[in-house]
Amino acid sequence: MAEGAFIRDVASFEGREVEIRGWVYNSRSSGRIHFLILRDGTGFMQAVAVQGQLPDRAFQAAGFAPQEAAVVARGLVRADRRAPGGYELELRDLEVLQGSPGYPLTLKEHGVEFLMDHRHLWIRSPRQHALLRVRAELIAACRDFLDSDGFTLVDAPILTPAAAEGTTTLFEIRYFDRSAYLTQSGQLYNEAAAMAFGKVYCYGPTFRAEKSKTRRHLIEFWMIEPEMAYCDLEQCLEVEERMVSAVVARVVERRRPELAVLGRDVSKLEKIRPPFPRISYDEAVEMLQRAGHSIKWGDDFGAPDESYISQQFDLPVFVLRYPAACKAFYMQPDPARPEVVLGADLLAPEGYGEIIGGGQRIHDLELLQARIREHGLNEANYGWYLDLRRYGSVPHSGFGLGIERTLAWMAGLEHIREAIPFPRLLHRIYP
RNA sequence: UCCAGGUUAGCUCAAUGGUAGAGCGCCCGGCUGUUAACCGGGUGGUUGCAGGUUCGAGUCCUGCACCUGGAGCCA
Repeated sequence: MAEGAFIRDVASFEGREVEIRGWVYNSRSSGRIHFLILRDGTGFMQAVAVQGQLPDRAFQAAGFAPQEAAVVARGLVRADRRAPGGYELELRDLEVLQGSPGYPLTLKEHGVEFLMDHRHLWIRSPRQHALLRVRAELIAACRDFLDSDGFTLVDAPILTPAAAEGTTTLFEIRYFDRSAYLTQSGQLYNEAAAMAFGKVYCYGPTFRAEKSKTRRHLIEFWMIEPEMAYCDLEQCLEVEERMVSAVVARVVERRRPELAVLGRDVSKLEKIRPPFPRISYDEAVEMLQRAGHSIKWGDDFGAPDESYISQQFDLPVFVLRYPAACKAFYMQPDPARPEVVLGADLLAPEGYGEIIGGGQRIHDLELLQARIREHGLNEANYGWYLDLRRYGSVPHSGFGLGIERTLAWMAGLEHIREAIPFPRLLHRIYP
């Protein structure tokens, strides 16, 4: 009786007979010898069917099994340097559970639209498989870092009664007999949680109904958002650079084979260590003006501006103290220069741009009320939020890290649409 | 919403205004070590849609739809 095994572990089964339950990734045949590349979710492995070494029924099946047929393969694990991966399965039996000819994704090139229409099948391919494994590692690394650093996970709601920030376009939905909105950030709820637990984070999807059509925008994307009570901007930045460095190091350590499949130059990631360089918004504007960008003090950065700044550094770079007018209403003004806020964006290197936005929040009740009015927001919607400034308000800070943008940088992607299993884009909500 | 490029076989792409093709897929056959296997044969088209110019349009013109890239907006 053959033992069940995963392809990931076959090296430890050398010389033994195992059963692999998976799918046919590709097959070749020379008549009396068939080669099947099997995949089982943990890896890819060549299986060889030699006439006479397995029942005729199974040998025939090996010759006819179409691409992506579900198969249960039993055989002897052998080291063989002719096999991709170094080990192969010498088949003793093969059962085809189900399959159909004409699998849409051949091993040749396909266009973006065709691949996106078949995203449900595309995620089976080696590159997408490697990428989504890196994504899983990235998320686990973020959570493990925070969990072991004294943070408590306190999830924020996805259905919200009003705009969190008032700046971006929200998806409006029916909530029984009234309107509600899909969350654009868990931050406001995080602030409540921080006053209850000290150091908290939330992890979940966020939704922006903006008609952005670029390689760095998704309509639905995932953010991890830490928030800390008794924390100023400086302390917040320190957490950010420690977290990003730890996460990069862990992905490089544990997902090196996947990064190799993706063709990522890992040496660039191995340089990511704190401290990260810091420039002020003022300096960034000067830098851009020297490079010929048409930007003046007070403007927010456009995509080419952000990209240029990030290309000037080998490490992620903090841009600090933006004009208050560019940022959300809750950002704490710099006491020394009230026209700028104690906030910072973190721009990933190699032109990838913003992966984190964050900073210190307003903790003074009257100032916050004034800002809500200045931004044309309805104070009635923020009653609970203002309560946080009435009952034990303290300086606090936090940030949000965009998972897909961070993954796009770490994996060296051309477009963010590959960084999430089923992307929602301006003109795409299928599959 | 704006700008640019594109739309030809299931897929990826060719085709001076003059007979619509290739590779892959799929089907049939061959091959006992293949590496996106290979070899032979077969299958496959309202050239995005609607008009127009022309003896003749995949090719030129107009409109529309859709795709891709970028901008703006934003993380």
